[in-house]
Amino acid sequence: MAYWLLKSEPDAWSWDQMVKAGAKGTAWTGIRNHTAKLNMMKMKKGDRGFFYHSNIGKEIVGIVEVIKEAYPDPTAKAGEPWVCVDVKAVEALPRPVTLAAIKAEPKLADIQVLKQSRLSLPAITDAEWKLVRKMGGL
DNA sequence: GCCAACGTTGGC
DNA sequence: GCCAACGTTGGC
Repeated sequence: MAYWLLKSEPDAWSWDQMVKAGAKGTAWTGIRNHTAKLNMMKMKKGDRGFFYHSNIGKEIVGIVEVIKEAYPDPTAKAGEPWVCVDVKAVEALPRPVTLAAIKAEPKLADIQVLKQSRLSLPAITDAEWKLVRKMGGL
């Protein structure tokens, strides 16, 4: 199983909306970056991801699960190569993990989230996943 | 194929 | 609101 981080501006799509979407989840559309696209195409059903609020909050607030693997993004123009996946909310973190906390943790110095801060869908390693979960109170 | 200009993202 | 990072576009 692989791990990911999904960024969303809560103004556009928040964790609350993700939870309300329930077991049906939502299509993670709108990715327009090739690195993020490649990550998305690696995502398998059952993979988990952190749900991160960018700009407002700047913290990891929950965990989502991939329920449908990459397929053509319906919001892309015809002929464009973009894809999306479906994800559903799994559980909230008892204590959100802020960007500041990630930066302050020496073991997370190499996390892709920090290395490529503009990437909207970075990968998370097994070790990083376990550590951030623990920092979040799980 | 290189690189400057420009647009966008996201942290501060 | 500003700025750094960085992806994309377009001229050469």
